[in-house]
Amino acid sequence: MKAPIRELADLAPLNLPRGRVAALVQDLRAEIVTGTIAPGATLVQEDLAARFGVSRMPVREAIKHLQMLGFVTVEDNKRARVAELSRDDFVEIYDMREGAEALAIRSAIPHLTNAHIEAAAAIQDRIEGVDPKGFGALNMAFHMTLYRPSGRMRLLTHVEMLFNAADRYVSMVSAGPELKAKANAEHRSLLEHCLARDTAAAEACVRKHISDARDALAQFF
Amino acid sequence: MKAPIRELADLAPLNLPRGRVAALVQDLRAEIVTGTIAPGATLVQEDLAARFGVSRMPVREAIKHLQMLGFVTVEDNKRARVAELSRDDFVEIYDMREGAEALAIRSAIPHLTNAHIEAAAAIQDRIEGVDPKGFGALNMAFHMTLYRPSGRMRLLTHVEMLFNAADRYVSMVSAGPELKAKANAEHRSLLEHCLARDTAAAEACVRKHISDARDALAQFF
DNA sequence: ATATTGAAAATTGGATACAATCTTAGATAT
DNA sequence: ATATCTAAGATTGTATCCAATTTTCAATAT
Repeated sequence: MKAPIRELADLAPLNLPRGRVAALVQDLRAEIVTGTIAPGATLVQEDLAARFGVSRMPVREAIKHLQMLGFVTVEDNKRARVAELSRDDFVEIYDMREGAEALAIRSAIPHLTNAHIEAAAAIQDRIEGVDPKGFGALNMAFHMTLYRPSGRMRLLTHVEMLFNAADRYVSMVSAGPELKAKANAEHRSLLEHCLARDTAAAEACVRKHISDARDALAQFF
Repeated sequence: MKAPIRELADLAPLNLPRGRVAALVQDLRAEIVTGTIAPGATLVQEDLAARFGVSRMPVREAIKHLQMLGFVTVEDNKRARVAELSRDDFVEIYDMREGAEALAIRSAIPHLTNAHIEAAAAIQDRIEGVDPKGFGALNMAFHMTLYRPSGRMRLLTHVEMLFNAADRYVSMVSAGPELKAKANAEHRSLLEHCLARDTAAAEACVRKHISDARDALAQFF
């Protein structure tokens, strides 16, 4: 009696993965990151509800969620606005990333197995492949694969939030081939330090990886 | 025509400061921090709504907010639970505080005026006064007064969140007089470093202040 | 022309009602 | 006695409706 008699019924309201709020957050996040919804644009609950075919209630919760993630700003009784971008904000995100990810790799290395490192290496292989599409997601997956074994949920959630915040900026510039090559080399050497379980070297590598990226990209804003 | 004809009407629904959600978050946060609502306890939306005299809708948003702040854990369609406490969680919070607050003081010092430092010193005077009540809030105010001039909103919000998370643990132990004296001395020397605009010394001071507190308190959990 | 005011429209905040899901207690079988 | 199943109850998720606030825009005054 494991499978109920619902087959056709499942087709219509599909891919609403247990809670439409999560789906809304993902969709809106993507539109904000790609600039489909411009910085400063207002988000009207009823419009979004109509567009996504739900009521205002899930939209409200999704907007609240996006607010906590820093994607939109909300004042009481006023319409939510997509958060503005600025050079200072970009630098702030990367400065925070440096500290948080240094702590993440430091906490993770004692728990890293070779399987973890190989998984990260496999992701790096894909990053160096031809497909430049979805670089942001792959890059985040590479880093998170190495951080996740730390088991520190607060820290991991925070790092993930910073990655998402950074995406808004990173996706705006098409990184030149020399920058990409540098980043790839740094990923490879980070993998080496992890294999050697050299905590200090790995942490320094992560710090430099991030602060160099900050300095290289900051000029674009 | 500035004042409508509502006088008695204003007395009943008073002190709901523009949005009852904020008030709910504060009240629930306080009850969780003080342990009035124990770790692991379930939060039933309708019960809370009845208790605070509102509908479930503001309660839902408050719970969602508390979730983001790490005070409660929520699974879809299940009742929210007050987050459990653990030694690992405590250490995690303090490790994150060390990195975040080091960055905060470093970013703030170039913008610090003597007025800022004097305001912090005034708060420290109160901390060293007789009244041990409200230490958590005063301590946070002292630190935030020094960090706020950095103007980095993301970072300040994050630091404040970590302070609130730490409160659940700190408020459980009654710090001995020697620990208090040590913390006060560290606050005073931090003020000195700020007056001298010695960024490196101030950052090192903050780091030690936090990591020492971590090591001193961790044993209690 | 520009600024100010006021009222209508738009929009958000909150309450109530219903649907979907989870939880619990009791019945049944082993 | 213990475990399993089932159905009723409890609880959360979503929709719809009303109230409170903000926004807009035209009318008026300067």
